[in-house]
Amino acid sequence: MASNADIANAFEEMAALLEITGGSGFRVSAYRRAARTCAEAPDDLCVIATRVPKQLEAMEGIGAGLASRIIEFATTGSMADLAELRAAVPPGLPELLELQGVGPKTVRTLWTEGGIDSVASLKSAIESGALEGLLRIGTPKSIANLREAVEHHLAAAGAPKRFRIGQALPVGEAVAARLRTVAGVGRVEIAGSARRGRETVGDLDVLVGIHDDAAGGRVSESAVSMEGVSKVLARGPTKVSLRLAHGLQVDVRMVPMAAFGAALLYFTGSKEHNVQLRERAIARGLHLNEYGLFPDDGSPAPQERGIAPVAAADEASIYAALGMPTIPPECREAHGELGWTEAPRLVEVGDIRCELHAHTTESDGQLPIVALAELAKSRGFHTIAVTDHSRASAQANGLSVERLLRHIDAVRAAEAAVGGIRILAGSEVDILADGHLDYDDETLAKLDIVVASPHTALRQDPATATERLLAAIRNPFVHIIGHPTGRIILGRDGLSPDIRTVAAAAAEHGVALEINAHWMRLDLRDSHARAAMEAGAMIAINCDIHAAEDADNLRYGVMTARRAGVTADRCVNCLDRTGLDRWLGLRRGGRH
DNA sequence: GCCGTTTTCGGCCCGACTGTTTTCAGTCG
Repeated sequence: MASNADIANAFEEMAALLEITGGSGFRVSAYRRAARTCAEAPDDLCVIATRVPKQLEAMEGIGAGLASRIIEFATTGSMADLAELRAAVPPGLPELLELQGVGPKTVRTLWTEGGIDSVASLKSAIESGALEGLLRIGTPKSIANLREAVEHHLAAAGAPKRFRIGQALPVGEAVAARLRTVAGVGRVEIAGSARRGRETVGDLDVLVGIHDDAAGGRVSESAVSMEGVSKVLARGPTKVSLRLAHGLQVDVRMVPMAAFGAALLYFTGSKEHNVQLRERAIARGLHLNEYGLFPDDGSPAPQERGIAPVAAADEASIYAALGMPTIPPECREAHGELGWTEAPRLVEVGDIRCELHAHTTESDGQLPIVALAELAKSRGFHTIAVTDHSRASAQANGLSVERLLRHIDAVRAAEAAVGGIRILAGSEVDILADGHLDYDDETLAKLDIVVASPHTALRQDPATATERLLAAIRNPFVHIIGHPTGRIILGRDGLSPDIRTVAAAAAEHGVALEINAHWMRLDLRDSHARAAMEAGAMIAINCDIHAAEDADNLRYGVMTARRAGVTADRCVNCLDRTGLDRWLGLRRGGRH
C-alpha cells in the first residue's frame, strides 16, 4: 500500500519532469503544492481514496485531476502520465536539478544542446571541455560554477539535506548574536522555517535591520568572516548566502529598519502564506513586498518611486491593514489561517507549569531524583513527574516491580527533602507490541501518574499499531500516551496509527497525547497534534528529561504545539497544581 | 492543474543576485 510520502514523491517527480520538459509553470506549481499537501496530510490518503474519494478534493490544492491521480496511485500503485514522462526523459536527468544554481532551463539546455543525461555525464563534459561555447552555460565562469556544484553534490551525497530544528536553531542564534554586535544594526531576527518552528529546516534565514547603508557592508563582512563558513554562495549589498562547514546554508538579509516588519513577514514565509497575503493585498488594491504594504500596484515598484507604505515597520500593522489578526509565525502555512477573524491565544513556554515525563539515574537518566526536582523548581514548575522506564526497556535499565516499589518510596522521601515542589511517582511504562502494558494494573494503581509509550515493534502495520495504542488508552490507569509513534526525525518513521481514531479514543477516555519536545522526536508531530486537537483530546508537552539540558527542549515542543493550534486550556502541563491533581484523579475515580 | 466577496475562464507574488548580456534569462527563496 502506498504511503502519503509515496504519493507526495510521485507528485514531486511529476513536477520535476514537467519542468524539464517545458511544461506550464503553473501546472508544475500545482503538482508541488499537491505534493506538500499529501506529505502533511494526517490521514492515510490511500484509505481515503478507496473509501471516501470525494474527500480528496476538499484538500488544499487538490482538484478533480489530482484527486483522480491519487485514486489511480492508490488502486494501481502507479500513475500513467508519470510513467509516460519518465519514458520521455533520461532517468539521470532530474538529479541535475539538485545542483546549486542549476534549474530546469539549464537542465533542458544541457540535455538537448549538450547531450548531458546525468550528473556523471555532466562531470565528464566539464572535464573534456565539451560544454565550451554552449549558450550561456559555456563560458568559463559558468563552467567553473557547474564544476563546483557537481563537486559539492557528489561530496554531499548521503549527507542530510535538511537539519533538525534543534540543531539548526542554535546555529542561527549564534549567527544572530554575532551580527547584533555590528555597529549600525538595529535588530536581528531568525526568520524562515526555523521561526515557524518546523521540525526540520533546509536553510537558515537571518534578517538584519540596519540604520544606514554602511552598516550593511559591515554586516556582510562580519557574516562572511564567521568561523565555520565553507563557501560564500552570494554576496551583494542586501544579501549574503553562506554554506557552513556542516552543510547548513545561511542566508543573511539586510533591510532598513523602517521596513523590518515587511521583511520579517516576507522572510518568515511560508512561501504559500506570502502568496496568499499578496493576493489579498491585490484584491484590496494594495501591493505587498518585502519593503512594505503600498497603496499602489504600479511599475516600477512603489518603494522605488518614494511612495510611502501603508505599513512596513512591524508585522502586526501589515496584517491589520490587510484586515486580519496577526498570524503567529508557526501558523503561517496556508492552512486556512488567511480566513481567521481572530487569532487564538496559543500555548507559550511561559504557560507550562509542570513536567510530566522525566527519567532519573534509576533507569537511563543522568540526574538523581533530588537534582531533577531542583531543575524543575528552577524552571518555576509546581510539579515534576518521575517516570522511569519499565522492565521491558532493559536497554534503558527499566525497573522491575520490586525496584519500582522502592523507587516510589525514594520519590516520596525526595519530595519531603526538597520541599517547594510536588514530585509525582510515576512510570513510563512500555506499551508492548500487543497493546498490553509492561506492569499489571495492581502495580500501576500504586503510581500517581502513568505515561504509556511504545518503544519496540515500531514497524507494525497501521491497523495493528492503532489497536495497540487504543488498548493502552483504554487502560484506566494510563494518563498520557508518550511519543505515540516512536518516530525519530530523519531517522525512522515509527508507527503509523490512524491518528483520528486514536485521538477520538484519547478524548473519550480523558487520556492526553504527548508532544515529546525532544527535537529528535517531536512526536506527536504537528499534523498529528492538529488532528488530536480537532478530536478534542488533551495534549501533553513533555521534555522527556534524561539530562539537565533536555529541559531546554521545551520550546521545540511548544512550537510544534502552536503549529497544531494548541491552546493552554487544552494542555495538561498548563494546569495549576489543583487542576493537575483533579485531572490525574479523574482517571482514578477521584482517588486524589 | 487549481480556483472564485469582480471570475466556471483567465488569471495564477515578487525581488535579489549571478553571469551573461548591451537590456536580460535563469535561479533562488
